[in-house]
Parts: sequence; C-alpha cells; structure tokens
Amino acid sequence: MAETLVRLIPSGGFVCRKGDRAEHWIGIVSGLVKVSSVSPEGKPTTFIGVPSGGWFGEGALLKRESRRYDAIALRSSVVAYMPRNTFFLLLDTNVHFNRFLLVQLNERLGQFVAMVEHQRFLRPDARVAAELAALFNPVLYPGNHSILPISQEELGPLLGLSRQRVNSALHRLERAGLLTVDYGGVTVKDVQGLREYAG
DNA sequence: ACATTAACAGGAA
DNA sequence: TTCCTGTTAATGT
Repeated sequence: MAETLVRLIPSGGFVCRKGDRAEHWIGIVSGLVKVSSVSPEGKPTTFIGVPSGGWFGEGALLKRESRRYDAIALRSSVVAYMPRNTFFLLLDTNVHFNRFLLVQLNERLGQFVAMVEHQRFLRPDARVAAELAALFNPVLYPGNHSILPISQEELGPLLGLSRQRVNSALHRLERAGLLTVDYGGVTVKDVQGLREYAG
C-alpha cells in the first residue's frame, strides 16, 4: 500500500496509453474504465469495461512489453498504480498474492470465453443481458452495486452493437423487469434474471 | 428480417 | 454548450 500510488483520473482521461512502457499493475478503486483500441481503419473498439475492484495490465508487465491497449476512464475514477518492482516482489514472495492473481486470470479467461460464446450463440437482446450480468462478476469485480454508470453510447462499442440496437434491447430488458434505464446508465435489478435471459 | 449508419430534436449535466 | 437519449429514414447483408 505504501508503494502503490493512487490517482484521480477525470472522466475521459487516459489511465494508460497504447505504446507506453508498462511500469505498473493497475487497479480500479472506484469508477469505471474501458480498455480499448483502434482498428487499422480507424474504428475504435472497446474490449472490456473494468469497474471498481478490477485489476488489469499484468500482461504487459509479465511479458515486459509496452502497453497494447488504451485504458480510458468512462467517468471520474480513482486508480491504483502498483509499481512493477512491488508487483514482482509480491509475485516472488507472497503466496496469497499469487493466489489472488491466479484467480483473477482464471476468471478473466472465463469471461472472455463466455464473451465469444455469447457472440456466437445469442441474439443481440440476450447478449446485452449476458454481458451486463458479466460486469457483475463477484470474483473479478467485488463490491459492485447495482447502478452501472455507463451510457448507451459507450455500451454499444463495448458489446459490439450499434447504440440504437442497445437502446432497444435495454428497453426490452426494462419491460421484462430486469433493469431500469437511466440517463447515462442502467440500474440492474435482477442479475440472475439477466444471466438467464434468452430473448 | 434485422442490424447499421446517419440524422435530428429534445433533455440532462 | 456539450453529451446522451429516443426515434426515424435510408442502406446493407
């Protein structure tokens, strides 16, 4: 804790940039951060949203590479930067830290496999439901409450759908009583229901 | 069919 | 003023 620095990143600010040297392991204390990239044609895409409690960026640290993706705060966020030396010291000396990291990696791998599964098998409405539920993974993102402060404008690229399609899906899910649609975000009322939603 | 892009008006921050 | 939402029309697969 003494060596980890904590910074407040304003909404829209960079948490880290593609191409940066990776000097820290990054944790979200509060707020919401998107991990994204830009295609060769110039189209921006978001890969994951990381809410409070989530850690990322260990890949570039472990492989001693530069950052592969941008991370941008979707709203004002408190971000913890653990220096590489601290990260490797803990990795070399602390069993609990290793276990924590292993569980993180395992859960994230499961999240990505599920994401591919959803994209191949589910219709857009069900995909929106499934991915919203995934943002409430209790292992990866402990201590989340039910309000998900992410606009439909950001949700579209995150889910690989147009904003308009996301809008219609959200309203269908709202009519099903699983969530409510607010300005700039959604309030999840029934995570289990979202998981089980099939259209 | 069904999703996407483009465009626009009205509301929120 | 800028961003977000809800909606429609045109377009594409």
